Amino acid sequence: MGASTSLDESAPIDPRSSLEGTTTDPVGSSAQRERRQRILDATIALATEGGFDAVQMRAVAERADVALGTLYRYFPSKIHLLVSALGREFDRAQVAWASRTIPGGTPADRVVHVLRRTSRGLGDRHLTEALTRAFMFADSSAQVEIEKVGIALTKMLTHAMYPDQRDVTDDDMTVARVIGDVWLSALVAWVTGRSSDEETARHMDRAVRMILR
Amino acid sequence: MGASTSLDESAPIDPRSSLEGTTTDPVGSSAQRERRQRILDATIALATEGGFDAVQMRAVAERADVALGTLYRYFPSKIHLLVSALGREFDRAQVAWASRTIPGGTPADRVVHVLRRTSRGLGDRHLTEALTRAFMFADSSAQVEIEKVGIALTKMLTHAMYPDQRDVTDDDMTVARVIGDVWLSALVAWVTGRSSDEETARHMDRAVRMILR
DNA sequence: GACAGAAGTGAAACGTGTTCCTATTATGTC
DNA sequence: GACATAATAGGAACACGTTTCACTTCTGTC
Repeated sequence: MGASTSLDESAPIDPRSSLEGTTTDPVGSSAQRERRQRILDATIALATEGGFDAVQMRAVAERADVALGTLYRYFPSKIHLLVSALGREFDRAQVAWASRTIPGGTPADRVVHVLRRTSRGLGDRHLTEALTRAFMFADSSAQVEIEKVGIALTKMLTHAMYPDQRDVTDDDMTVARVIGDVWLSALVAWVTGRSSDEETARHMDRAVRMILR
Repeated sequence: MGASTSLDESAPIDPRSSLEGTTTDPVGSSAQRERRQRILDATIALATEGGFDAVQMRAVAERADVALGTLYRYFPSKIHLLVSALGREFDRAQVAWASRTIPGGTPADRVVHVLRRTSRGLGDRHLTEALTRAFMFADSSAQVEIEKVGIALTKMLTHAMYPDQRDVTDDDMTVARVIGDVWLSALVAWVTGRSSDEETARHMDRAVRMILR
């Protein structure tokens, strides 16, 4: 009944895909790539409309026009699905930033700018809520997808800190990760309604300027 | 069918309880207080044994020797239940630290010490996983319980930074919150198996010394 | 002690994530 | 083009959080 190869757990799609090319993964038949994109599109659409709870597996399958079993073949759980969607969005954002000059005279200014834009780019609160919750809830079975998100985020942050392609030191990585940590916590507080827009923005601003002082 | 007063959403037990006295809340009959403690004990026990997934509402009810409906009367959801349990643990920890001299010659040393001990004090990975996940997943309906956790954590951290009862400035609060943010993210990475014990400890150590530099 | 209302019990039922199974359709090989 | 194999469809079934409800037990008041 089950599949035969060792890649079963990560769907028939090669996990390394979107770290290299975002839209044209050389993996699977073209029908499979399209199906995968349709599923992710449906996920983002449902998440945007109603957040985490609205991303119901049956609804995703129906909107993507695949059977429920097929959905589970591509993404072994709702968490994998949402984290993969988050990964695709981050990937796109990171690629977009890489080829752009980030405004701001100091690393802190630029980092704050990128974080604000990325928050906004994630869409409304619903979408952010769905993706953030999935990320925080994911266990090690979604490690590959999680790491992709982390790598994209770190790239964005280090690029914002030092736009010239200077070597990234160990310390820089720690800084980037700490900022990412604070940002995630702030997002969680925001999407769960514990912190207002203003409070969140102010906290991030302070935190970044403190860390990058 | 529902209750009549405005306190319905937070169970028949007064929410302000454990911010003042941890074990002898002057709220509800003694039978109610005992039931509440039994429920929280059962929650901690199950979480310790098998983590978030093992804390099943039917299992908690059975072990605490209450009906499922009663459990839901005390805690309106699994998230409330776990966050309340986390709050009780943090409350106890914070009270314990308050009356103790924290070893370490610098604020960073003392903060690192407190965080390590608290992580360990949370028990094994299973318990930490259950409580951390609940905390990250909680929405604003559990705001009261969440704030209790945040206050206890902030108290612990500011006390570790400045053991002498000096005034806590706005900056100090930001520092404490940033450290708390990083700690939570690190815990999430740890309990989800994305980061080893050593990596987690090292990251926290670096982050704290960077923030408190 | 009788009574009213609150609290607790026990069990059924519902929703959604997840699994499983059989029939059908694509895909690639000869 | 026929066949072997994998992929998909379609749908039933299961697990656990949550709700609901009729009934019983407790608690405080007269």
